[in-house]
Amino acid sequence: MRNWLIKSEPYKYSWDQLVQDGSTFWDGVRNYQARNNLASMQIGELCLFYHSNEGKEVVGIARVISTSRPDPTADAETWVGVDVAPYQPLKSPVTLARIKSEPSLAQMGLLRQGRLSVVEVSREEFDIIVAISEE
DNA sequence: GCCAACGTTGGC
DNA sequence: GCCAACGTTGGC
Repeated sequence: MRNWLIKSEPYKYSWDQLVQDGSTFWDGVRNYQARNNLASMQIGELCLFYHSNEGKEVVGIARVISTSRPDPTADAETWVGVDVAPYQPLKSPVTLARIKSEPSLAQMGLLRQGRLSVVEVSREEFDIIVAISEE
């Protein structure tokens, strides 16, 4: 089981929208590293759901409910997506500023590779984020 | 709105 | 295969 962080600009697709929809196909990724991450996702793996640009905070946890399949919004076979569903909202959002202020999270992919929209999160980092959200 | 950090493209 | 130019993302 691996853990992930997926980013979305809330005005494009927000956590609330995911909750309302029940599940969604996570598509539109056009970056090879992010694609590789999507392709290696397994059913049941948990993803931190991060709002980029507006909010800049982790707002919930989503669960992978299908392995990857071709992204119909792409014209090449290269690109894939997975289905995700809401798992649970965070009790309180964890902001980027808060993450940056936490020494134990300094190695997070989110910080090291800010532009990557699908990034792996270690189990430890995942647990720390959840713990912070419950403070 | 600006800019840093990347990724991609295309000329050579 | 290198590198300059350009485009995109996302924080500030």
